Amino acid sequence: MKSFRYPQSCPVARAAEVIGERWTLLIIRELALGPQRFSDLRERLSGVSSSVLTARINGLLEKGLITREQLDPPAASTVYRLSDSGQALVPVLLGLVRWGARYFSSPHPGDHFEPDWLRLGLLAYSRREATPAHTYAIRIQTPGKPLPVRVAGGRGGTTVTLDDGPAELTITLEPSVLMGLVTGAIHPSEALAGGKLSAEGRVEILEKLPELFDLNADST
Amino acid sequence: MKSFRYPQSCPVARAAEVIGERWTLLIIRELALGPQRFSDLRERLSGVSSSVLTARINGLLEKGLITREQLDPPAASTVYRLSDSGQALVPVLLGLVRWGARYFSSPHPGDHFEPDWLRLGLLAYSRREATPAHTYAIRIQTPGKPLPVRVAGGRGGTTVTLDDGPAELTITLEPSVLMGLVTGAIHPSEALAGGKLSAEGRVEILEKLPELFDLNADST
DNA sequence: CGGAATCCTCTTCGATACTG
DNA sequence: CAGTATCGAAGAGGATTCCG
Repeated sequence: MKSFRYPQSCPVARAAEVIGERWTLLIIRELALGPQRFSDLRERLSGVSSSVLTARINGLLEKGLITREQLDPPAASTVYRLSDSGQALVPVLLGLVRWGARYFSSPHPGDHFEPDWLRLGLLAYSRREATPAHTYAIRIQTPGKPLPVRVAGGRGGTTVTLDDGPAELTITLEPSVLMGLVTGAIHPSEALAGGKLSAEGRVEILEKLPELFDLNADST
Repeated sequence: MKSFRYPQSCPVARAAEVIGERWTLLIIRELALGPQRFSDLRERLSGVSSSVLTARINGLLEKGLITREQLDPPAASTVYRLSDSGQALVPVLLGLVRWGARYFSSPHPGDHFEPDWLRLGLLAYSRREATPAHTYAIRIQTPGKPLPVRVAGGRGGTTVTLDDGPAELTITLEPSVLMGLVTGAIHPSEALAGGKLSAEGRVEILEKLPELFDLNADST
């Protein structure tokens, strides 16, 4: 159970030891979206072997980035959750989403896709300054299961959470179009006209999105 | 020359493919501090083998994160430099510095240490909002070679650059103490009194540091 | 479901040596 | 200086099996 170590006294080396192991960053991505069970993780990581997943989980437990938790009966089950130290990595993860978004336009056929991952995309471009205090319940239909979210403005910035309630707006689009809308690269009217986007319900909400999302200037 | 690929359509997976390879993140760290030659890199990466370094460099060239450049004679030499795409990773790198800083307090004896790396520490906590427009030339003495920097405030925030000119202030301290000063965890007077820090020159500059540096709230 | 243990294979690493 | 070539050793990964 000894893991690799760079013999350097530098925080980047420490970080690289943690997130540099194969699959680890994706485990953190999953848990950033909420607590998960072993089998959930395994499915969402596109077939990582159970032995490798076990090794990674144990490594993360050891390093204190995640915790193991026994749910009470009757839901008796084990779930993993990010610890404070693991949560502290979420801003970095969102930075990686913004960086990795440049590859979004060249998808690879046959790749596994979970609509849930789009929540990270939304979070990555959420404004962090105060935003208008409105809440929108939006149902996002991409290829795959629908993703019902609640997008809310507030003094602390924009928040994005899962929300099973009734949706005010339902949009159907490709993931890349959603990211385009959120980063401002695509204007809603364009997308509607071009057939890239279909919307049902309070369509005017689309025009409000720029208030809530931003290119989120990663200065230097 | 085929590299690993996660079969997932997610920006995090793309990012993990790049920075998840061993040594890669450290190569980016080095080039974030300035262009370097092959041999420089090799020395600063604590003995990575030349074959592995070659493989990583080629991978990064292929993915467009770095460029190769022939310097004009008489300095005839090859250097590597971050491309725009590589530069775009610097904010993430600084996020990792802030995250990895939690391990700074438990150093490992015998580890390689380059004072130059402290520049990343300073950058990681530099304020990004406008700061008072003063410039300080500080010579930082840690175990190893001195690090002469120019720390400057301005409308665009704080900048930190190398500066070989005459220093207004010379401080001698351990890396962890420097980070403590910059994050506000340690107050200069404390450090001076405790013998953790010795200063020569315009000592009052120490009191100005909080204007320039910050814990740089990584909210969520 | 939630893993631990085994086995076997395929890479990768590091060391060394060599070249333009 | 800036790599390439080779080689043996070590390790990581996948598949499978089994157990509480």
